[in-house]
Amino acid sequence: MLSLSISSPPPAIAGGNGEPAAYDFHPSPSISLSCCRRNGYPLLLAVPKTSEGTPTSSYSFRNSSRRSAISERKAAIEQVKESTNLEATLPRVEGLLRAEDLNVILRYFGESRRWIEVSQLFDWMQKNKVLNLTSYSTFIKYMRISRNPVKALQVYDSITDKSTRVHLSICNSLLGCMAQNGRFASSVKLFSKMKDDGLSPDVVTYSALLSGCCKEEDGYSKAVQLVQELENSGLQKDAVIYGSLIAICASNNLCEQAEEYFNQMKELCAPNIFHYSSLLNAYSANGDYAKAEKLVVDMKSTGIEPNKVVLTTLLKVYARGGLFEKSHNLLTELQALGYAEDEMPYCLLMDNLAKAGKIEEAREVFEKLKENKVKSDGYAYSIMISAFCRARMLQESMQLAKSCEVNYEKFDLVMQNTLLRAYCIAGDMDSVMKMLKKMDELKLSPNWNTFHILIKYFCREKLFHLAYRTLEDMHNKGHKLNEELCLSLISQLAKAGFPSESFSVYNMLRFSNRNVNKSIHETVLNILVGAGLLKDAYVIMKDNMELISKSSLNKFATSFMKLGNINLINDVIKAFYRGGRTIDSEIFQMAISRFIEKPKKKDLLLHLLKWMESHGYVVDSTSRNLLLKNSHIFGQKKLLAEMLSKQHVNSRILRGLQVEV
DNA sequence: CTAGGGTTAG
Repeated sequence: MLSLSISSPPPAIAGGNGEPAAYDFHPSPSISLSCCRRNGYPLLLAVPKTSEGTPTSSYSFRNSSRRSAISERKAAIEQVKESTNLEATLPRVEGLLRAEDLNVILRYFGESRRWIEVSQLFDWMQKNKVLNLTSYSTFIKYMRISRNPVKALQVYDSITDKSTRVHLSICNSLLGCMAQNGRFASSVKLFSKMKDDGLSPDVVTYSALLSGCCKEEDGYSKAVQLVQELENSGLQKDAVIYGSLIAICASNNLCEQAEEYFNQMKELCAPNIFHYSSLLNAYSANGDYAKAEKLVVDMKSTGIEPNKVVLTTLLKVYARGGLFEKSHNLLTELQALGYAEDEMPYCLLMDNLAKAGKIEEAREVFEKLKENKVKSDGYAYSIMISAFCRARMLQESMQLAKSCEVNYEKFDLVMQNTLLRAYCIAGDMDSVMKMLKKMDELKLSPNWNTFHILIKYFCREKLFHLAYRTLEDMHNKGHKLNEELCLSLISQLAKAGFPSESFSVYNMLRFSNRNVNKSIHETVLNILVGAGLLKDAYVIMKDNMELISKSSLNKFATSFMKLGNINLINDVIKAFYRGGRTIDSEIFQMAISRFIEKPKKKDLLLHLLKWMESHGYVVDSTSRNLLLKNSHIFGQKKLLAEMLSKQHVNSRILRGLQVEV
């Protein structure tokens, strides 16, 4: 329904007879708005209001040239860009702006890092179905930069149109988003799904994947594999691939390989600023400032002026190399150039000062950062909190952590971990629990570091069961367990009277870590024997006999003969034999008397005696007498007597042989 | 339609 206002010419909708039909109306949602686009007024700048004063979607109609339609759209774009209230502004452009116009705005918000607006605008585009392929890839790209892979995935999953979902550039952007946000495994999964869906990966696909290798453990070998695959599929390394490779080498401290790729690439094309800055970063690993300075000179000679990243990386080289005077000077230079407006260079200097033990100097840089009102995402805080923790300045770290919590609402996982550690080290249980609750609310899933911090803390607070449960959680979430931590938990759980949990930690550790320290088996064996968990002890002993000392084995065997499951006694003895261990006659003696106490187990006893006979073991005289005295329980006195006498002969033969040798 | 990939911080 149209509700007319202002003037009232006949509602001859635009295009009718070329008459200017200037009136406003409130479109009902069912009316297609595409017919309302042509319009010469700089709409939206002054939105006419209805008599009620509500600023709703209002359009003026007018026949006009194409050129004015374009300028109208341009004006609308500008207005949305400048809007401080997208929710109110967007409905006014409904039907006027096309997907490509909205993409322009999306990029504008993205490039100015206004993530809230990016999301608001995109949500609106989705809701109103004014979007195209580019909208998706652009949005996903900004989710990559703003480190929001979850949102990117949500959006991707919401795509119903198959030709959009299975599209190389969409998939490539999602791949890059996952890879660069620490979800390398997911990106590899997506990669193989793409191939299954019939897409042919191109260089962009590979460089997106490579970008994830930088922060990945063992990233270099993964990168080499990917490049191999790229070349096998007939593609060639381009400048971007080389750039990624050099960056990966740099972050894996492979300075020489970085140089090699750099030189290799020079044959192909002239290095650009990305290649230079990545190679420079490779030099930062060793703080090789001489090479770094030479590289910057080379770069300048090819006509490339160092940018913010290059100079910041050079600062990193100096700071890593412990050249703090040069670092300070460069920071001043960066400030003068307007390159120190974010916290990065301060962070580099602070962190390295603190790690070099110059905590007070680090604190001064931090103060300077605050004085200069440098915008911080919290990294600077994180660095200082960690630095104070490291220096055991617990008061300072706590104070900073608290003020950090007040000043920053949005934390990422590293920040959470930093605060958590500060609270844990200071022993502030209240804050620890609050932090955990907050992490839960923010749906931040703990990483390896989080678990590690908590387990150590719970141990220290003697909350062993909590420590155990946390470790279990960590294991179930697929994190590799740290041996040292497990070992300490194993012994602490045992001391606190939780041997089963101790054993369970041992099993989790073995599951997650193939090459555990060899002495751990004996440690756990002794714990289990001490606690009387002999069946579990038997499993350990059987699997690791060659790694366990004679005295521990004997302690185990003695306990088992006395208290272990009677049905397993023969198995234990045989396991000793198979493991090449000597079996003392006391062990046999204990086994035999154990069986005699349980006449129902006479078959096991007979089995043992036969086994001893065939393996050259003698029944000692005490056992012999005991057996003869209780021979009635066997019902077959004769059989027993025969067996014992035969054995006696055998053993004499055996002894005779030994003497001859 | 121009799209999707690489550099610096904890």
